[in-house]
Amino acid sequence: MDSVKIAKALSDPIRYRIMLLLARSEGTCCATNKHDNHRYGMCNCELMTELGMIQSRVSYHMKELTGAGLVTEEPRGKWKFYSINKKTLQDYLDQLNKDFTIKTT
Amino acid sequence: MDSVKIAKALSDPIRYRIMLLLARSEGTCCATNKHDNHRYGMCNCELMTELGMIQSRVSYHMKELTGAGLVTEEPRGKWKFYSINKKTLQDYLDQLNKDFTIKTT
DNA sequence: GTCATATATCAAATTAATTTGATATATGAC
DNA sequence: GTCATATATCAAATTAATTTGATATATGAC
Repeated sequence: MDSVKIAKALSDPIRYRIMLLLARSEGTCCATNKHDNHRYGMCNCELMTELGMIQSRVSYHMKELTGAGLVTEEPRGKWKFYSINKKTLQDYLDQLNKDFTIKTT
Repeated sequence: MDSVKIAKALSDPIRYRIMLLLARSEGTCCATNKHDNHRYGMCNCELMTELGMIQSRVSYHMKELTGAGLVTEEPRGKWKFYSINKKTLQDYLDQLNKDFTIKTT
């Protein structure tokens, strides 16, 4: 877990918005199995529509997010299903707390 | 408080290091008053020495950090005394918690 | 006032990040 | 196998961030 890398991933407004979309949406787009519908997440195609961006641009930003460990990707047939990795976010917050002793002001 | 702006401020390794230095160091460099010595913080000059960077480079990064509200600056005679603004950091963590409901995984 | 010192700001150069469009790869339907 | 579709990757163009060196501004010592 690299705090600087995570901060960089979160430092782009588009990527922050993608994180919000992932956090809020349910996996109804590319869910191939009915029993997976309750999982949170989205696929690339849905993000394209939602954000009004071309495919390669979405791919680029998703690579930044997955590279930082903020997002987990899972292949589902033709699709990549993305979901937030809360563990990494939690680790990031813990690290900030540790580095800057925020709680013990 | 703009989460993206704060993430951007923290996304540079130099600035993250400056934040660590500010968090850990006591204000012994440019403290003009004895009774201020117990405060945490540093001045530009001390950061230059510590980081081995030229003055304008330090100024640039400090402007990024103060602009994001992560660092508070206080003029002390010829010097600027910088200290961490833990309020902003706390707000940032709270926002991330809120946006991504990290605690309630 | 002059002088030395600390910081801010600017323009130019450099480097890094982002975007686009084209193409490659992979998968499922048939 | 072919075809359509979804995503990844690449090079080129563009944009943004960073660095440098020069200069401006401000302060305290005198």
